[in-house]
Amino acid sequence: MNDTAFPRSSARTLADDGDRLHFCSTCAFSQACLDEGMDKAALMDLHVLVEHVGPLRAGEHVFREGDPFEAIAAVRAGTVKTYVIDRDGREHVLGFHLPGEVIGLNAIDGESYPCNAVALDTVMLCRFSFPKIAVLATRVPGLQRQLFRLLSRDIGRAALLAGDWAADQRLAAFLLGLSRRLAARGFSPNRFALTMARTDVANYLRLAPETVSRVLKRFQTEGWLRVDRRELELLDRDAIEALAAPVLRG
Amino acid sequence: MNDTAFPRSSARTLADDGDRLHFCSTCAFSQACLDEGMDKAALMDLHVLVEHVGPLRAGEHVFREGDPFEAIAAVRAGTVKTYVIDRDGREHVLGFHLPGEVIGLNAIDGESYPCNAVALDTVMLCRFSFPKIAVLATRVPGLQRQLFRLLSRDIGRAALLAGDWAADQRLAAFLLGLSRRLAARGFSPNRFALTMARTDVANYLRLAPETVSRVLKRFQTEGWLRVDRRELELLDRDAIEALAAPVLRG
DNA sequence: CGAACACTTGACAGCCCTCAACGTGAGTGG
DNA sequence: CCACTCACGTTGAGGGCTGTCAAGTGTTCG
Repeated sequence: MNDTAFPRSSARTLADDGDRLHFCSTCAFSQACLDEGMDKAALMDLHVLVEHVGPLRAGEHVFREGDPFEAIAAVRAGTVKTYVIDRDGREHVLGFHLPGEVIGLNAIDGESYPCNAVALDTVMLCRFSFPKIAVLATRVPGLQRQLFRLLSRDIGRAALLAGDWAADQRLAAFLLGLSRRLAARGFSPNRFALTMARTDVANYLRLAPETVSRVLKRFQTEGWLRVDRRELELLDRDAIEALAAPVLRG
Repeated sequence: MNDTAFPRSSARTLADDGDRLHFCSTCAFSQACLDEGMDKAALMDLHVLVEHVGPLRAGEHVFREGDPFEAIAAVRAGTVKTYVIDRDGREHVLGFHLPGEVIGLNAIDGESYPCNAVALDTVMLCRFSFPKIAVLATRVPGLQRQLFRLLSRDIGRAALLAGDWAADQRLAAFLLGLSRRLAARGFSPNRFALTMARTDVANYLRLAPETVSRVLKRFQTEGWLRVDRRELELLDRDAIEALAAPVLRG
């Protein structure tokens, strides 16, 4: 069995929504391409390349490790978790991908995806055949530049949390990073819901779930935030920023 | 003061060595581009783009954090260490770059280099203006593809050591990775010299230097390797591979 | 020859993981 | 509507790995 939505995208692809000239405004590609000064014709070329995938429900996979690599995708709605399972059965979370962010970039070097990607809630995607978008990038320098930047950014992002930081520093950096990325997409920066389980956060920050619980509790008793189940409110941003500063290279 | 070789490359650039058609055979670009089937004209275009930089002596910087980003570079000889210093003065090593590998890719997304790059021994570089190589990549699909792959590979590499592994697993993976990369460049896989200090290894693996010493000693008493100062010989590859397997996703 | 540096070795402490038990809320079926 | 189940999350106790501190050894270089 292979219950991934991606390789069989045609079965899951939605019909075009009819608004051919209105690109998803938060998309990592069109947004930045407009900034780059891409003309309308180039944007149109990009648009005809898109396949809208979804909605995927929580727990459904976008792709799995070993699936043949054919496409990258921008998250349009929801949260995607990328992860691997090591031979001891432990899960390592590589990242959480919010609307506007791109998944699959680490698969370009190779024949198949090196990790799994799963929807944490209801997810909508814009799928781009990589061979096709690469060809388009040779004709549209702004698109090529944008792809280079996205790839380069992911290198830095992967290196960020690789350092050896204390548990509270890592959690503070995680929460602050989430807040900033949500804010950049127009969501509230101080009040948001965690779409992932404590275990996911722990496997991302290489902590035990118990440690995540304890640190969150400590933050709450310090008055820095309020957390109820997966609802979260940042009360003292400065305190959290002070903790996270060395991690985020602030 | 800014004693980096890179921004002022003209002062340090060597004259062309006269062998215009013989590209450095281990270069990450020409090697792979030939595999891609780049024609001679395209290779020539790439060749005229190259500036040979060096030799740099141990301790000299290729670029420093904050220097304006203009170029990436392939290591032709020697070892380059990339690192950052956090606000507490602790050094975090991002990577060691051997001949044939490329530095500066994490700077593409941004105006300036996000890290320092220093020569650990005598280093020779091939410098490529990034704007120019990007333009060339629009005309030479094989070059664009190669750039995408290099970037994508670095994402995976950064994620590799980000997991939470025991000290001996991380050190085993480090030694094995080094061995494989050296072997791919034609060096002996079982007998080589560490070009970096114990402290550098420690800062790369986020361990204390003392821990690196102790683990190396344990490996030696187990009969897995022999280490004398910076000379290293792997005696029981299987044992080391067994330790490193979960890290390297073997 | 002396000083600086890299590396090693030992003792100790602390952070965080492991193990275990409990609490809580959501979904399910009777 | 309620009891049940189960996954998720929390809380507590104890231990191990590795960092910190300190001192000692060896090497390289001036």
